[in-house]
Amino acid sequence: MSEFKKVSRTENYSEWYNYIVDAAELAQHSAVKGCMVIKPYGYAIWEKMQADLDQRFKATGHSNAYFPLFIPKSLFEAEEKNAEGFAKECAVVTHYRLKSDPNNKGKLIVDPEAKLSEELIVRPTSEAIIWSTYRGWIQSYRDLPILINQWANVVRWEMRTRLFLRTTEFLWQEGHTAHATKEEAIVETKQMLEVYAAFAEDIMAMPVIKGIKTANERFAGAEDTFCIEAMMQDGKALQAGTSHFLGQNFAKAFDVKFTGKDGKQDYVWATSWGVSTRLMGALIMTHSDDEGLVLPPKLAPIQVVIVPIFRSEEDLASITTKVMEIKKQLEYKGVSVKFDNRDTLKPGFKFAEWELKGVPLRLAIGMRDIQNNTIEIARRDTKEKKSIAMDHLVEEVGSLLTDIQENLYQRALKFRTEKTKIVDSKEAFLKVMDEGGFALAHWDGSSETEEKIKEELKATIRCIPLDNRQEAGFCFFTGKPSKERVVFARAY
RNA sequence: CGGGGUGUAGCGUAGCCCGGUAUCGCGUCUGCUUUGGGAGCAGAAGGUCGUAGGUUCGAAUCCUGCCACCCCGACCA
Repeated sequence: MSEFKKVSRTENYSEWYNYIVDAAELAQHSAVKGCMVIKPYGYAIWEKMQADLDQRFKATGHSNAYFPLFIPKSLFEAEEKNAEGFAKECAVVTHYRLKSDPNNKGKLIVDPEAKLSEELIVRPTSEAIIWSTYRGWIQSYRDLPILINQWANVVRWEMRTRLFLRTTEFLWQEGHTAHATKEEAIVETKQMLEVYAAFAEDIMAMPVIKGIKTANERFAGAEDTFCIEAMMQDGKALQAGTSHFLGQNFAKAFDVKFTGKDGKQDYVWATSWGVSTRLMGALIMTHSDDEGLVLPPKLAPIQVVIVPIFRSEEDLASITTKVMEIKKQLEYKGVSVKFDNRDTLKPGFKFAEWELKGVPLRLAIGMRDIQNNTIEIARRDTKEKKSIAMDHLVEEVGSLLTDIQENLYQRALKFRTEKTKIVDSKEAFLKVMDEGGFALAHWDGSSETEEKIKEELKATIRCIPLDNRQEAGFCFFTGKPSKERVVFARAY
């Protein structure tokens, strides 16, 4: 943050991204490979996301619970597809004790005598441990549905990591529900997708496409995977949340049956759904600019920062009196306010710093304002600055915060709309991919074609949009008939 | 896991080819002057040169192993 180096989004997008994460003090690399330290300011944003999502989960009837970090290998392997899908990225605990190295003073070695009889898998996702537990909870249709969410950390040993977007350990929530009927489980799956979409759009100000994944992109162990897909400012896609209809796969794997009203036994129907700290990456890449982070008011830990402009201590004292009054009024209205009264930094420095941190509104107040009963108000999203009468401040702040929230959404939507192209040829397709953006193209529906497109054109089907318009056409790649267009993009 | 690159004070760096105990900027600390868009002057502190070995009278510099990180692929939320 000491450096005034500026990195341009257009010149080098990933360098810019790293710069924002670092400069806005959101997170940093840790002493552990692939794992990040989420710094207080970054964590405050995550906490606001959590708080809003948590309330939405509860409003739809879910309760929070907590299941273990470790999963015995025998449970983990029970659902074959799920196990296979995650096997190559699992951290495994094999021992439970260390001891002093007899050959190397002050060093420790794994005690070979403390080998576990059964290895423990550090959860990459919790279906296995949860469904092994649900077996004991469910006997009758009266025990259903089970609607549980857990806030947790998971570990996926990825080859290449990036702060927030893909780290070895990450924070998330995972909902795991059990239902008596297929229909009810599907309704749940779709409902949670709607919850995610509403959160993304209303709170993150990030437009998303709701859709369904193709078989290739489906969650390991799911019958269907629904997702929300967002477009980042480089035109690449980011999967922002998923909701899975798991069918009876886990119920069968863990033998979870219930007796229905009719006295007959059947396997339970399942869903799972999750969003992660990856949303932090999505938030950054959707709104921020070359000046730094840009936060939607609904997620900003500090919504309004007040910078005093003073020459003497007496000036600061009288400004402070006024500021305290303003702060109280704004806080009464539910606005979070920070008074930056550090006396060792010049106003210009503070302006730049708070812009870097994405604070939506900045107020500047000096002796001139005190005399004129005015105050300067500057918005982060458009950089507009104006002097207003002090008497109108509270309502002005309220309406500007609302306006910024809306403007960020509209700006992102406009960007996505402009970068989404209807494509009917390989050439046009490649052009869109190279420029960055979504291509709406016909696809013949086969996994083989999808695979070939991925290899040759480096793009994947992000989703088949829900309520997609049916339109006869021909696959842009194979020429075979197709009944609808799907969303293609290069993805994170 | 493949290709490329980097590691020197809190951060960013020079020095490395051609071995002689480390340069500069930012930040930090003290003092004074400043404060409506990233302050100025003066002084000060701060470094096992990623790590472990090796060569040498002497290693940031040469050699070997290891580790970490970044970028590009493959894999993935």
